[in-house]
Amino acid sequence: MSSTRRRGAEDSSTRTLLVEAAAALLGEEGVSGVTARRVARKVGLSHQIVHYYFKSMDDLLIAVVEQGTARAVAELEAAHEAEDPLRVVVELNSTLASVTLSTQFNLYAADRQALRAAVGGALDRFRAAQAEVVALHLQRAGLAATLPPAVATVVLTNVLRALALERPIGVTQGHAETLAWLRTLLAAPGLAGDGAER
Amino acid sequence: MSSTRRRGAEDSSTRTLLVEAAAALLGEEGVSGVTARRVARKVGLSHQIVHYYFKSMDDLLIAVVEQGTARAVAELEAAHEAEDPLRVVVELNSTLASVTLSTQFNLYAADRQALRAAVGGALDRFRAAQAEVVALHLQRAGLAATLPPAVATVVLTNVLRALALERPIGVTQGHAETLAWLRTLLAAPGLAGDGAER
DNA sequence: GTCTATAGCCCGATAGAC
DNA sequence: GTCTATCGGGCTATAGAC
Repeated sequence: MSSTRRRGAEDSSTRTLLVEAAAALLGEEGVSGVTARRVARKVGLSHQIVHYYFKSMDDLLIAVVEQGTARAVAELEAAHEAEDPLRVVVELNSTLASVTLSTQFNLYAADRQALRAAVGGALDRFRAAQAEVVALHLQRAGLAATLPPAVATVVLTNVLRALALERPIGVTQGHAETLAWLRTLLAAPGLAGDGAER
Repeated sequence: MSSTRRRGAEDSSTRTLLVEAAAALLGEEGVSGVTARRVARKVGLSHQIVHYYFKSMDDLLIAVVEQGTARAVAELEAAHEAEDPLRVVVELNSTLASVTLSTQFNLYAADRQALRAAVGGALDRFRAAQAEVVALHLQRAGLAATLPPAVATVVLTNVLRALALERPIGVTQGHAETLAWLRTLLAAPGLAGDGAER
């Protein structure tokens, strides 16, 4: 609240475009690729526009976290009405772009006070929303008593995420067997890891 | 082979110091924190020394990968004679520094042709060495027929890695239950996730 | 083996014009 | 709301002296 500098509104459409461009860059180039100049170039404006909407680059990154988490949580809530709710969880943790993005944030936030709370809170909300969907699936499959939903969520999501990250660098050792094992464990015959099976 | 520039020997002690300094920086600051200037400052030399030993910064990173992988594989081979071989696998995948390091490499290498082969190959060797230790443990526990070693390796290492990364940003949802479940699955009563239990 | 000097680039952030 | 101008800085990499 100390700076007198002007700042753009949160509901500006340009602001939303900047956040989307930043998310894309983050997936393509990593955190160090998200520069004011590159983000602005992606939306066809000059680089100072980023500082008009965001006090710092970290603030821009926080906006990316919030926007992405909100979208993912909304998808998970919609999944409650779907025929195969687990499918949304599997996709969210097998799509390279989203897995890369959240992993970048996890690593980057670990020693950045400004981001840690935002990223940690977002991951908590994301996990809780996923756990609800997993619990719903396990109940329908009659496995709720055998496998605690919290465990199933942590194991399923993190194993899928790891496979999604390894695949692009050419590592697939044990992937097929692990996916088969997950299908049995979770009684989810349709579970696919977004690569080997497609 | 086209450049005529002088380059230092691979067995130079300064070179080894530079690689160690780079590894430390990588864990502390991420890939973008590994600059020639910072690495050189850590060992008390001027920044141009880095370019004397490494043709490019990517070459320095590759050296970090090779040096770290060689050390980890040696530890795993030594574990074959240990009383509790699985313990080494658990530690390698629960220590924040090493998990952070390898995850940084995985992300960074995905769209860097120069690094992809080096990182992918290193991860393949690392996984194979871990799988041997896990197989040994499962045989001793009489579980070799129930749980394929390749599956146990992928699941155990990647779940532990995920927990190690989440903990520093304050996320522990489901961790204790998941560790308990892993202990049962693998018949490894001593398995601890390096945080919650210590 | 390590240094100084230097070229040429990208960066975040601010002030102030339009 | 977006621009131009500008500040002060960090970066990789090379050439050549010592």
